[in-house]
Amino acid sequence: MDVKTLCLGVLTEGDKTGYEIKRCFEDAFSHFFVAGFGSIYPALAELSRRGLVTSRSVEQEGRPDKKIYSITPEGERVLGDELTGTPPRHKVRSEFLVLMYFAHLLPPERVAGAIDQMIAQWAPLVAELEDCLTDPDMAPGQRFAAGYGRAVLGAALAYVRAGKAALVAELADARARDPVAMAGE
Amino acid sequence: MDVKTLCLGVLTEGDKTGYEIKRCFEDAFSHFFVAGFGSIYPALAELSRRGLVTSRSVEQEGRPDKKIYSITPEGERVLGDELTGTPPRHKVRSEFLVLMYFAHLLPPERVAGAIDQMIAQWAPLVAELEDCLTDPDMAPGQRFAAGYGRAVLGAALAYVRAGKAALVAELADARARDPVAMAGE
DNA sequence: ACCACCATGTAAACGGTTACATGATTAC
DNA sequence: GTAATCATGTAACCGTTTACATGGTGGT
Repeated sequence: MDVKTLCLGVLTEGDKTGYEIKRCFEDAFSHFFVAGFGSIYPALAELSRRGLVTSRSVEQEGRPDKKIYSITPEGERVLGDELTGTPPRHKVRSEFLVLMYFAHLLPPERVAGAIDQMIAQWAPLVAELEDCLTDPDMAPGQRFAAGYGRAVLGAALAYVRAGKAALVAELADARARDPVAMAGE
Repeated sequence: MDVKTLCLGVLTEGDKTGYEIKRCFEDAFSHFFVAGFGSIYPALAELSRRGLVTSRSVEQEGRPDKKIYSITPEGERVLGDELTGTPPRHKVRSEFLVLMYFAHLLPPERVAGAIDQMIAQWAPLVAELEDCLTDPDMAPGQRFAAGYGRAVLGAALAYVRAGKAALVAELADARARDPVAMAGE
């Protein structure tokens, strides 16, 4: 399962341009799937080549022509197969947690700063998900995915907020007791 | 930050072979960083080429020679720079949540099955993290990272366990009311 | 019998990120 | 003036995954 599958997926909700698909990704999937233009446009071109989507161009002034994509019946079939056949993976790749794991090798301010950055990133996301869960027109699965984000990011946020002070204090303490071990940073 | 950085990181805790490094990754990072032999061995070779680690070979019977790697002072410096200079990213890529998002396009049993698979994957991980948090010899940052895993995976587990039945019921209900819209799956 | 563990590596394929190229409009 | 929004695309680069290759030991 890759960006192509996601593109087919959002096109089941209606025709869209590549640009709109990206906004769609940002609105709905940002907490579990990220894709930039550099992967969306080539994905759409490939889907088109395979006959899983069609596109019609709309002329515009002062901009490149808009290309509105639609999913084909064959595309719907392939999407169904992909969704049914792919094992449900769930991967986290966190350089933030790597940083935390090796916190004893870093200046405590750096550790505190990294935590603050994560809080700044997660807090608005949780708020947005909370907001979007008030919408009554969501499909059950969409609500489930958004609810997951709220629950899990909420827990992450609460955990780092609660643990930050103690961690930074412990690190500073360890430094004060054994400053030689940190030489050369 | 990539597998090379992580290798340097675990080598600060003592000399290790590539094989041991992988076990180390599995024990300590499995909930936020995954790496296979296919990325660890080339990473070690590259670090060696750059003089950030050294290795000595130990002959063995019936197996390839063991290569024990040690981090060099230069390697420690580069590790520090990398850790200090990298922005703390945190990425989730969840095909499981994609599946949930498009649940209405799938047979409800498939959705239930996917949830069960995630529970089967997360439950032992949470137990393991819980267990490892009882170890008093962990560095504060390591405890923080493990605690994060327990809190967040625990929340994920609780969320999917609590929401599974309702989601599956809603999906089955929607199918019963409008079976035509799901034709062709 | 078969699988897991130990132990190292290579090579191709795959997919995603980043940077580049273009450019008008609108809001702060 | 500066940045964001709309709108598409290419190409080089990077890193990971997967499959292959080899093979003895110990447990169920």
